[in-house]
Amino acid sequence: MTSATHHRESADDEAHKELDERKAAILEAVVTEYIGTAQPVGSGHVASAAGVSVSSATVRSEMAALEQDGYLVQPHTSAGRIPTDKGYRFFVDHLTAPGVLGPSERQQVRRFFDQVHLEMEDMLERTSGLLSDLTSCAAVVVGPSHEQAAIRSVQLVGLSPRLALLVVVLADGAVEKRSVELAEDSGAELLAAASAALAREVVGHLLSGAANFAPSGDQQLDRVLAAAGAALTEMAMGEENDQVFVGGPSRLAVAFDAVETVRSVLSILEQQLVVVSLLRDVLDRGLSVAIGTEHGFEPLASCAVVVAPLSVDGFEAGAIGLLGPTRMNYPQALAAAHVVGERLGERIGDSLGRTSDAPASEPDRRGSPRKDGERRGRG
Amino acid sequence: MTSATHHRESADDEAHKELDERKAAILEAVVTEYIGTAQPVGSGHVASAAGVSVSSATVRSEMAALEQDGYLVQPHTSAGRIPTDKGYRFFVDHLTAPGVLGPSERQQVRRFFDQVHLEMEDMLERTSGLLSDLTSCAAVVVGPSHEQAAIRSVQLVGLSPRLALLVVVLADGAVEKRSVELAEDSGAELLAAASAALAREVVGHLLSGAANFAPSGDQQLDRVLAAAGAALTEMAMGEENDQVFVGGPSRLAVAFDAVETVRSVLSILEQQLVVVSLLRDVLDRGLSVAIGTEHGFEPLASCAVVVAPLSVDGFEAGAIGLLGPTRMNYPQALAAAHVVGERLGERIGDSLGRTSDAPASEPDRRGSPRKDGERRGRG
DNA sequence: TCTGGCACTCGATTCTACCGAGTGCCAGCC
DNA sequence: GGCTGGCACTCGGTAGAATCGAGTGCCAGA
Repeated sequence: MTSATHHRESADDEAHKELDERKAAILEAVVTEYIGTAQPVGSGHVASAAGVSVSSATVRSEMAALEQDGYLVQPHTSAGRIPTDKGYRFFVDHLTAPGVLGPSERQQVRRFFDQVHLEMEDMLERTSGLLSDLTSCAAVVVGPSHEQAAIRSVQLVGLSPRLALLVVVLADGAVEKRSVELAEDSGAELLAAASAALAREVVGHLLSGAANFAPSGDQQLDRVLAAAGAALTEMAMGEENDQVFVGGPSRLAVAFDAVETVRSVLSILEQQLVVVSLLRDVLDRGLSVAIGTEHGFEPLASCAVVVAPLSVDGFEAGAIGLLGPTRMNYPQALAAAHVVGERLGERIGDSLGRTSDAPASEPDRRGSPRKDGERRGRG
Repeated sequence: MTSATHHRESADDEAHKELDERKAAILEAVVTEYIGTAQPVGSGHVASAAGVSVSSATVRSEMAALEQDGYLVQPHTSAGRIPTDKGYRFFVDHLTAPGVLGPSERQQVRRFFDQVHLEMEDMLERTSGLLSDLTSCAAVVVGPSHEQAAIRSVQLVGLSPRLALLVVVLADGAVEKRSVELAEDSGAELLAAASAALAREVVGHLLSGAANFAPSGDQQLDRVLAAAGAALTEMAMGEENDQVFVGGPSRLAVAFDAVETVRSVLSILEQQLVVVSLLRDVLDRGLSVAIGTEHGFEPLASCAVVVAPLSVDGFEAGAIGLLGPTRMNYPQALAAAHVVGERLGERIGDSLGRTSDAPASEPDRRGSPRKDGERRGRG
C-alpha cells in the first residue's frame, strides 16, 4: 500500500485490490461502530449500518472472509468482531474521508489561535492542551529544534563574584543559559570584555559550531573565555532535549481498560526523549498514523499514534502527535492534527518574523522540504 | 507529636490524651497493615501484630471504640476496619517515628545529589523524578519564585527588523524573555541604546518594581522603551507561573482502584496553578501532611499530600510535594520529602553562590523565616 | 448470489449455596 | 474490673448451575 503501488489507474476494486467494495464498506462499518462503542460488532449491526445494504447473513460470510484475511478478529466464538491493526490500517488508508473538523471544533481552533499570542513555550504548551481537548487523546507537541538557528547574542552576566551566567539568544527567539563557574573573582568589566569577545566570535554562527578562542594575551580574560567556551559546548550538546509538551495525559486513564496499560503508557509519556524519537521515527517513515505495533515500539502496542509535521516556512520544524488507543477516532484525530499543525506552523512562522535574515529566506523553496498534501497513509 | 504539644512532660497517656496507649498501638497496627495490604484489617491480625499483646476479643472492643471515636470505619458489617482520615491524622501526628530512609534510599539520594550539577530547571525536574522513585508517589517540585530576585541584566536583542526579544536575567540565575514588537524598523544601535537605558533604570530593582521611563527626547528611542517597559510589566505579571515540575504521575495509575479517580487526580496535576496554590496553602497552614479533605480541595479528597518547604539559606524558596492515596506510606514519604527538600535547598543555595550580594546576605538570620525542626503535624 | 431460517456456541447475568473472615456479646476467669 | 475464650451471627466473595441472548456457521431455497 505504498503510494507507488497505489497510484496505478484502474477501477476501484483494483485500487483497493485487496478488498472488494462491499468488504470495504463492511470493514468500515465495523471499525466505525467499534470506535464508538468499544464493543465487538455483530453482523446485525453492520447490516443495518448506512452503506451496507445486504442482509446480515451476507455480512456474516463477508466478515468471516475478512477475519480470514486478518482484518478482523473474534474475541471468542460467537461474539462480534473487532478490527485488527491491519483492519484499522485499511480503514485509515482507504476509508477515511479527508477529515474535516466539526464546525464547533473548527471554531475552537480559530478562537484559540486568534487569542494566543505568547512566547513560544507557552504557545506550544497551550497547543498541546487544545489538541487533547479536541481529540480526547493525549497530545504531544514538539517544538522547533534550535539546531539550525544562528546565535544572535551572547552575554555573560555576573551572579556572584565567582559565578556568571552565560546567556545565549538564538535567531528563533530561544534563550539558552548555563552557569559558568569562574576560577577567580571577576568584575563587571572583565565579564563585559569577555562578552564582547565571545560575541565577536560566535554571533551569527550555529550553537554547534566549534568555539575556539585565540589567546588574547590577557590571561584573566582567556580563562573566562575558556570557561564560557566550555559552557557553550555543553549547551550545544545538551540541545538534544528539544521542547516537548505533553497535553492531557489524564485522557489516557479512561482510554484503556487495564490499569496496567494506563500506567505503562503514562510512564512512556514521561520519558520525553522516547516520545520525541518515536514521533521522529514515524514521521521519517512517511506515516501519519502508526497503529499498534507498526512503530515497532513494544510498550505502546495497544496504542495508535497520529503525527503531523510542524512546518514553518516550508521546513519541518517539529511535530505534533496524538496518542490514544488503537480504537481512537482516526478521522477526527487526523483532521485535528493536520489543522492544528498547519495553523501552529503559520503562527510560529509569523512570530519568528518572516523577514528574518536567517539562512535561506526566499519565500518559495518548496522543492526539498516534504510538501504533504493529503498524505495520510503509509506512503 | 507536634513539637509544641509534645514537649509537655507528663505521662504518655497525657501526651496522647485523646487515645490511651493501647488504642494507639491498635490504631497504629491497623494503619500499618492497611497501608501494606489495602485490605480491611480484622481484629485477629491486629492481635498478632507486634506492639499489641492482648487477645483479639479485646482488640475487637477497642476497635469498636476507635470506630465510635471516628478513627476507623467498617466498609460493611462484619468486615475488617479501615482508617479514616482522622485515623491517619493521629497516626501521622503521634505514631510515626521521625522517619528515616532505608540505607539504599539514603544512598540513592546521596548519589543523586553527588551527580547532579545542572541548571536549576533540570535539577528540579530530575529531583521530581527522584522523589517519585523513592516514594512511588507522584511528586511535585516547585522551584523558587523569582519575585524577590533583583534584575541583574536587561537586554534587547533584535530578531528581525520589527521584532526584538527582551531578555532579563535575575539575580537568582533565572532568565526571562518576552518578545517585543516594534512599531518601526530598528537598527542595532537603537536597540543597544534602549538596552542601556533600560539597564540604567531597572538593574538592581525587582521585576515587579514599576518601570517608568522619563522621556529622553529621542522619540524613536522612547517608543522602543515604552514597548519594552510594557513587556517588562507583562513579564512581572506573568511571573505567577513558577517553575513547577511533576514527576511520576504514572504512579497514580496503580494507586487508586477507580479509574475515574485516577483520571480526575491526573487532570488536577495537569493544572499546575492549582497544584502550586494547594501546596502553598498547606504549607502556610503549617502542615506537612494534608490527608483527605483536610486541604479543603474536593477533587483530591481521596488523596494525601505530603509537603516540605524548600528553604534556601533560611528562606522558604519553594516547596516539594508528594501526592498519593490516603493510604500512602507516610513515614517513608515524610522522610523522603524532608531529606530531599533539605538537600535540594542546600544545593540551590550553593549554586546561587552563597556569597551573592542579594539583599540580606548575613549567614545567620534565623529569626523570621520559619525554622522547622521536626514539625510534621498540625503545627 | 443473496437471503431467511435454524441449530449451536458461549460470554454475561442471575441465583443459590456455602465458606470463612470478621463482628458483637456474654459468661467466666484472673 | 478488665481481659479472655466461646458462640451465634453477618455478609462479602466465590463456586456452580441455570438461563439469556447476541452472535455465529451453515444450508436450502428464491
